[in-house]
Amino acid sequence: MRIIYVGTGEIGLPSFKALLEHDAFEVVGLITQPDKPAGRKQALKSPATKALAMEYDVPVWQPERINHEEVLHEIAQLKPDLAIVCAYGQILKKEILHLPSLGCLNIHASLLPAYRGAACIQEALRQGDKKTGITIMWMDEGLDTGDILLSGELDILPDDTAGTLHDRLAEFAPEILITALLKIGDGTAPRIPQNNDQASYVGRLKKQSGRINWEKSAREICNHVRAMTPWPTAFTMIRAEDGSDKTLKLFDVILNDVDSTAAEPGQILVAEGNHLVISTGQGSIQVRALQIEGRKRMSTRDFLLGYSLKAGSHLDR
RNA sequence: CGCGGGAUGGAGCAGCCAGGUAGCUCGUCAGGCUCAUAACCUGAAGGUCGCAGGUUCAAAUCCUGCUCCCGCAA
Repeated sequence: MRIIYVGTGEIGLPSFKALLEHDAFEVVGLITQPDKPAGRKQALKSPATKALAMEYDVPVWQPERINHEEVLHEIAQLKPDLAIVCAYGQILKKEILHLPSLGCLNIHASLLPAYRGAACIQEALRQGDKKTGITIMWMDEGLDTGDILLSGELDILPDDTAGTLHDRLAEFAPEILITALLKIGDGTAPRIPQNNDQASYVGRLKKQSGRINWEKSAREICNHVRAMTPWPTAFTMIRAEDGSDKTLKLFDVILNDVDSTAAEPGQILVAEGNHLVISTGQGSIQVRALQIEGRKRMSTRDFLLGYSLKAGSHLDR
């Protein structure tokens, strides 16, 4: 089976590698995003999948727009049976979807029809779900609306963040993908339409999405922090001693039982030793790891040794 | 040349603007107190103040260049 892998994000790496190493499949090309400026110095950074492809001597295409006619011709010449799309970053038009003889499959990191769209992993955490998963889907022109071939569930651990869950989903995906492909091989692959009534869509996260709304409940904020870690990161504003407002990122937050009924949301209840407890709209949270603007991430204990926070003062105002 | 913050014993910070004896909160070690302790008391060790030049009688502090870290923006 001649396969084209279409993908940019690291979540697809284990799956891509599984395809490259599986005898039943021949990966005839990688299509990925062009190298793009990233980081403080805006140095060009190439997609993670590109290095892996080169390692296996698989030809790489990095078109600005995959839907351009010339790109279509080049892909057609590969005579692909199937395209596997995972975290690519561009919408595939109808012409591409029909190019491989068997069609295009998408690897999606949620249990569709829930959480179609970009921030599917984060949304599962933000909702406080106990499980999520990988869905292999026959692509159609809609965004994550295609018929389901196969899905597999993965438990969400209590201390999972978007980062750890992302990595676990990435490692979990190949098993589901390969099973799905073998079903195609022996003609038993189903096409199960999604129930649109149960569908939900989550858009791309922005930096600002990480801002903490202290009016929310302690549990919602804990889930928010888990969902926003390590990117875009959950943050709030804090008034420094010189009067300036600084970004304070929170990385590790747990529920706390300090009574907060008399406090306002965002008010600091305890700030001593390794205890930093903050009141929320309902209940309180304890911060265990954080990062102040201009400094590295540190434990709450270390932070409080150098920054004297007063109980009673407010965050985010 | 995108904007800005930072680098001070093992950790987190102050001191810098108005140059002149290395400070705070911890940690470590020793001793004491205690049935006991992450508690308390006493004492000790540990820093060429990121690097290199310059100004000065004198530089953590002022000037110049460099390296590394971080936030924003993309």
